[in-house]
Amino acid sequence: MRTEDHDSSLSRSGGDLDARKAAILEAIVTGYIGTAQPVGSSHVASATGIQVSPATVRSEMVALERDGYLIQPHTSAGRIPTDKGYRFFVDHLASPGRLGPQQAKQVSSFFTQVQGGLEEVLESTSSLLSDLTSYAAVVVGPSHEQAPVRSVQVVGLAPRRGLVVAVLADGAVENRHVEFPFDVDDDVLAQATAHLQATVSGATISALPTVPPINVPATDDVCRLAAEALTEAGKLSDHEAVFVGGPSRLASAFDAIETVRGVLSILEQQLVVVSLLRDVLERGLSVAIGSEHGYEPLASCAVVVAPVEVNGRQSGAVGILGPTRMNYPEAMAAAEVVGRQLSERIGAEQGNQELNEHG
Amino acid sequence: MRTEDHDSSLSRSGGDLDARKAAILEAIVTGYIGTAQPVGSSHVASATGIQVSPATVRSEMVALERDGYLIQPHTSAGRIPTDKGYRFFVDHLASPGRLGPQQAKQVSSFFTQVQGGLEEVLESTSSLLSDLTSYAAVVVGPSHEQAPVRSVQVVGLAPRRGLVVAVLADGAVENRHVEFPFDVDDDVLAQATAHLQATVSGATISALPTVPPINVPATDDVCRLAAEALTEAGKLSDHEAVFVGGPSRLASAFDAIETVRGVLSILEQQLVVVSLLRDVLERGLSVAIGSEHGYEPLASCAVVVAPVEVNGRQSGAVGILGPTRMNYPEAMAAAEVVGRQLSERIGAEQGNQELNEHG
DNA sequence: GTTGGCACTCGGTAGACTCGAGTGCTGAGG
DNA sequence: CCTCAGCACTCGAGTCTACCGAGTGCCAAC
Repeated sequence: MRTEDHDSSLSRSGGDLDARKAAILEAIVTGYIGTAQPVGSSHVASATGIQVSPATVRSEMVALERDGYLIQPHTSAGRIPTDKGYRFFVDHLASPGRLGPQQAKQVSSFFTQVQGGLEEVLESTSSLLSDLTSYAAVVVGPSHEQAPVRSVQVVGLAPRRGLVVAVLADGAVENRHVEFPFDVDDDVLAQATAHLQATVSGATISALPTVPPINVPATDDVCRLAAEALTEAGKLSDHEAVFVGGPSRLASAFDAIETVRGVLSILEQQLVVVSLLRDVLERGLSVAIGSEHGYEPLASCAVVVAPVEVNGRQSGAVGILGPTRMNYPEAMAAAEVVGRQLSERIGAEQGNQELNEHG
Repeated sequence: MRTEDHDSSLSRSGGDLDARKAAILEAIVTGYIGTAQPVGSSHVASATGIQVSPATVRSEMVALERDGYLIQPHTSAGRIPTDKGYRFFVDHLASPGRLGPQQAKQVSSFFTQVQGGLEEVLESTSSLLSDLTSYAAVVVGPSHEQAPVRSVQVVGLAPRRGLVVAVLADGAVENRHVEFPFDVDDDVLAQATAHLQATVSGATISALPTVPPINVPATDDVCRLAAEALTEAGKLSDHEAVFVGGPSRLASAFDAIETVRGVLSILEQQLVVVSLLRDVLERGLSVAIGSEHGYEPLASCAVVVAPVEVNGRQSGAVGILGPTRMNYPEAMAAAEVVGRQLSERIGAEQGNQELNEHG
């Protein structure tokens, strides 16, 4: 109680800690990350480089606790870091973090070997990231809102049923069923396809131009219906593809089964996951710890995020979701490397043709 | 020990139990499903319709235990059903099981409202099934191996890069990137598209005919590459689409966190899930309990499966995965209804055009 | 075959106790 | 003023004991 009364601003110098306090905090964070046990003063005294006695460490620890970097689970236990403590660690203490040689090899061999469409790549990337870190991983694919339409085709499936297929410049394929109010033969479909193709090519799927009639009733109807279907598909596709890898690893990360339950159920809501990552990135962060992101069920989780950028434009993200006591340097390194490699990979598929597109 | 020595065939009449034993077993199964607590003789005596004393129930219970329907977690606890006990319950005791009016309404309103492509429908169906039952749900989509190709198109994305898009008669769209060793212009693409279309239409994607050359070098090369890519895509697509709904619900179903972990990690392996459902269906079962399916990590799970059939041909499945002490009647009813509705839904999209296809 | 009576078993809970890790404080020494 | 050894203290975790009660198996009587 007594300690709570003091405002933490008393002994802070703008959020920075002196070297020894920082070293102590670092020892506590790394110790707690490693053992999941509260860290005591004697352990800190022996683990940190500074040669001081446990008693001195203790007096520093009360200061760190007063300033909100540490808490004691109960009197006479060691300290564990608060979210603020982790934050300081991530911002000022964590060494840049490199992948181990084995992990680096795993990443590079993955990206040289992976094949298949965009979806497959994203999906297996999420598994890769989860394998690398032993935490759950999230990969959000690029939104197709901005990609211009490259080709449109209306395929007949039944006399009164068709499928509109649009290929976007980023290689994505959108498709949607259409129901015709009358029988449509192949000639009409071909004509409609040609007309649509001419009109719509180059526009983005979220802002399609209206298709001018060519005064052939059947064809015009088909074109109208197909355009409507495409618009519809475009609306749906602004919800980006989300892939979650290794959620089962979260089961081992927490001991309270209710926590696991809550976190998993968040991960099932793809929209929430997307906006979580987006929020974090928009705030210019690469890590969000505990309460920093606004999702209460994830209060005991930390998220490490890295953007996926194609042609300098952000178009997706990779993320790692683990307990707040996660291995931040490793996770940040993994997210950064995988995010970059994935950017290159997607860029290789799209980048060049974008230049041609407008050339 | 003593009881183990007897072969259970001693007092069985072909696996059937007399009416009273059956009633007792039923009371124990339903009791255990409801409370997760071992069920004692007095509870059975009061819960079952038969008017007998707990002592009589007890003597019946030792017989049931000797025959392998029940076990005692420890001396002087109540009994809980074995897998065999659940099996008998499912086969002979469970009343057919109807959905509650509210659930039935939920299902029908879902199927009238759901829209979007096949994938979206399957995905949200898995959520529906999970919501209905409070267990995890699995939906396996139809394989496209048998669907004939309806349309093929080669779209250029970059001078040396293209996308082969094939529309199958069941409305599925397969696509794959192709890399050309030389620049390809639109005329070549159009010619290749036309030639491919003529050759490949009507064949199944898993057994494409070879494309005869037309003696235009560039076009032939493009055709060959595109056909290869399609074959590749066909190989990949025999792994059907799998959607898992509500895995987080499993966290509440078991108390051992290790069990949760194991089950979740099985659910992440889509291939395993598919073959699990397939195995169960192939053995003509709708329920697999505990050790009946061969997957040890799922030993404490039961699976309820219902087929998805289009035109009388099985083309997918829905499943419910819960603890062995799950509510079988409800789960079976839910799986059955959802499976049937999903069949109709998919059939409505495909059935008619199949007739036209070969007509 | 059924049943009430009865001794018995054993898991679960609660209390008492110990152990030890870790603390906060104090006073001496730099 | 900082450091640190010494020390009393706190409190969680583990162990042991006793006890309760649900539930059993057995048996003698109906």
